[in-house]
Amino acid sequence: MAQTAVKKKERSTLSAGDWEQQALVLIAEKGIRAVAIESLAKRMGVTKGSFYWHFSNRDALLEQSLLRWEKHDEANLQMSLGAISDPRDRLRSFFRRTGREKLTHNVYSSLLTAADHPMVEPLLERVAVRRMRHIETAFGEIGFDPGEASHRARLTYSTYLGFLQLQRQNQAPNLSSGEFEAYMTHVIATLIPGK
Amino acid sequence: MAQTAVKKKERSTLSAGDWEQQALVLIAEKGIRAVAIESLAKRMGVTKGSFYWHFSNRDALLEQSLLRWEKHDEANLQMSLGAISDPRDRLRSFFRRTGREKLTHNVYSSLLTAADHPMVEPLLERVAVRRMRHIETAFGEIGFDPGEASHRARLTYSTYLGFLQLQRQNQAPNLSSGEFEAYMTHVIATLIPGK
DNA sequence: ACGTTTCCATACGGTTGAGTATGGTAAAGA
DNA sequence: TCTTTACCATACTCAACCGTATGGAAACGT
Repeated sequence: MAQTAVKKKERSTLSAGDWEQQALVLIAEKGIRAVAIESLAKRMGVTKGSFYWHFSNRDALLEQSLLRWEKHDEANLQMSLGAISDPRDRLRSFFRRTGREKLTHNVYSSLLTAADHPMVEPLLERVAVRRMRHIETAFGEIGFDPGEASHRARLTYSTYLGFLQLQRQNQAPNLSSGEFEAYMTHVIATLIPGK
Repeated sequence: MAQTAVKKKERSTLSAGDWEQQALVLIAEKGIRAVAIESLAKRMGVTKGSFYWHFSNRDALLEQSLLRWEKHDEANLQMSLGAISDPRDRLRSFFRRTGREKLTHNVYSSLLTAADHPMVEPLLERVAVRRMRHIETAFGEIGFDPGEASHRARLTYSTYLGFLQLQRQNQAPNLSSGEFEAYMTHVIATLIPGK
């Protein structure tokens, strides 16, 4: 799932979902403001005429695309973290998740650079709250009292956000390098005490 | 300093520096792509004609503005952190600096959302490296060995970047609240062990 | 006093990208 | 077979910007 649109190249007709999916690919690659409908249409092998049959305007496309992404991200969070019982492992998994689920992840990274956008802002807020709550719960299960768990969750999520930022500036260790593993070990040891 | 241009409203003529300064204000407020020269001119009470006398084009303005900001930021780093002898206090000061120097700080926050811009990218890289080196040095003085200090510096700076991101999403505790102080205490205690 | 800079206004041309108007074609029902 | 309906192409308009061309006015040197 992530190439529902790309692979169906022999489809005679396009669906709104195909547009949304390709829009997300474009967002992941070049950011939200690169979503120009003419270039997007070219990418899909059609022209504007097609687009405006499926959507009323550009904002409508963005709204649906972002909604689609949010749902996918939410389900993803449940699957990859909800299944892990040990809270420490759950947190470790959260950090390492940076490398997998490339598209979903790159979209988020791109969206962070458009936090001023009126549609992106509330979305990022919801996602951040949702994720931090997950982390906070894990810290609570580990044994921290509510206040401490809250602070630690915020710190942990900040670290994650900062890492994404450095990554986009090529200032973070490569995910497949040993340097990355060493750094991860350090981060986890610092943020997840005990054990 | 930050309103050299704004306050000189009775100046009969404008300087290139005035334009650079106002550009930075605009960047801080609405991001770098909001720097449209016609709207900027309107803001300064003149028209495009004036602008193109001082600068050859838009990029020239951005280049000078960002250079001005970088110098200011560098000097700022030296002053506020270089003067503090105790490395622990130096690190604490680095975090608390988030609240002061509003303009310089907001510019940085805005620039983070434009890391894809060909001019912003190398700038952010230089700034990040410079700041992380400061932090790394401090950790070295505290007593960590080189590798450990490097990791810890990256983690610390990531935390800082993440905090900025949350702040822009109104997801961080207000700087003037007690909640902020409590969180800061937690962050410092976690990232700066000992003492 | 007069020409020369310095600084700015006005008017124009060019590009990009959003959105509209309208018509064409293939497939699907009647 | 004939007509809808779904889907898309083509050809516009419109607005926002960048950049240029050119002329005007105050200030300054000499």
